[in-house]
Amino acid sequence: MKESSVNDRILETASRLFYDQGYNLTGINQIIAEAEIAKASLYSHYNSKTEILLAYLDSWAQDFSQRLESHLKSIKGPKNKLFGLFEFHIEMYRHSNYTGCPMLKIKAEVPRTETAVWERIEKSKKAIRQIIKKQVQDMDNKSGLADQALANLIYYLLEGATVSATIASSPDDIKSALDSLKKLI
Amino acid sequence: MKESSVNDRILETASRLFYDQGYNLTGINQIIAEAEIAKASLYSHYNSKTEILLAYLDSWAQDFSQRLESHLKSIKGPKNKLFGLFEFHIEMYRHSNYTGCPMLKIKAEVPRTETAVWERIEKSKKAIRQIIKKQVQDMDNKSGLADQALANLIYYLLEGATVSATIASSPDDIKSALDSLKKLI
DNA sequence: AAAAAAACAGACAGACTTGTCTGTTTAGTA
DNA sequence: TACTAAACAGACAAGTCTGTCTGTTTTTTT
Repeated sequence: MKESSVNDRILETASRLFYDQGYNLTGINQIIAEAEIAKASLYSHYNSKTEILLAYLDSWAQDFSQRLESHLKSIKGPKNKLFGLFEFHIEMYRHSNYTGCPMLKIKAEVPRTETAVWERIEKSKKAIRQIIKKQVQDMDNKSGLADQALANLIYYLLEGATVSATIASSPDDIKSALDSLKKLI
Repeated sequence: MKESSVNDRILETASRLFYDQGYNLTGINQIIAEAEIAKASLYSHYNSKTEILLAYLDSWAQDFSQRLESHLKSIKGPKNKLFGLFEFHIEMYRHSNYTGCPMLKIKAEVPRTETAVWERIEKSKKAIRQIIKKQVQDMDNKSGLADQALANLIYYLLEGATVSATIASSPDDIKSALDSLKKLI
């Protein structure tokens, strides 16, 4: 019944390569070479490269929401939780080589016809927007904007600042967005 | 001295395919087939696929800034020009199949080691930020934010809303961002 | 009309792609 | 200890990729 570590090595290696060098530029042969497993073993765990991609997206989404939740848990108050959301993204630049949201990277590589992939991307973004919306509803909104409009705005700020930060290779844009947000709400 | 239409057909076809299905998923053979040219002709105009990519990025950047400039020219006042910038992006969804900023799409497909590609991406984004910054400096900034902070915020809004719109396949997010911006400044 | 330039078709090289299959070896369990 | 399940190595198929090259035909210029 014990979970095979082979499956873990496949997913860890594939995740790293998909993220660092792109999905289409990562071949099955590179995955098995760096994971040090046999090709037949890979195809007994996954039926296709696409299945590995879906597992990558799912595991990343789960890991992300889990780490975000534990980061926000200790923060009191909806406004501070929103600030914490930005700080969480700033932190991602410190650990590891953050080069942008994995979902957005895959989105640019995979055609819309791959519905299973796109569903996961949309689901992941809806989850973030829902988290923001909940905090806005719980807080004292004196911005002059409706709750939904403010929640949207905060989401656009986060998404835009994160994209900018990956272009500039620096978290400064997220910091700037956070500073402005603190003055707005 | 007349410009060969072969070169145009290469660039037009490659641009369409790179944008619609991605750079890595587009092969030289598909480009020459759909452009109805010979492979040797393509390689007499470009030395490599990467050169075609660079020409695509350059021609898109030039076309974009030209169309934006002519869109903003008739608009009076810096605030209205900023609103016009968002409206320009909303318009892009109506014409053609807009599926996101070409620069951002390529960014997700090409490794950072391709410096020539990344330089063009950064240059293109800096140009937009500069346009926004100029309007902010020219306008009556009563937002409570410093000019640079406000310019950043507007840029994040635009970038984030555009990304969101391509995920939702609807310009609603850009409209929402524009509505909020109008209340902010 | 002759010379030069450009585009043509398409074979070819060499390396890569995903996925299948055969057979062997290791590991866990009854 | 015998049985079963999993992982192993690696050849192979059938196709893709970029880029080169040969030789022919069309177009343009002188």
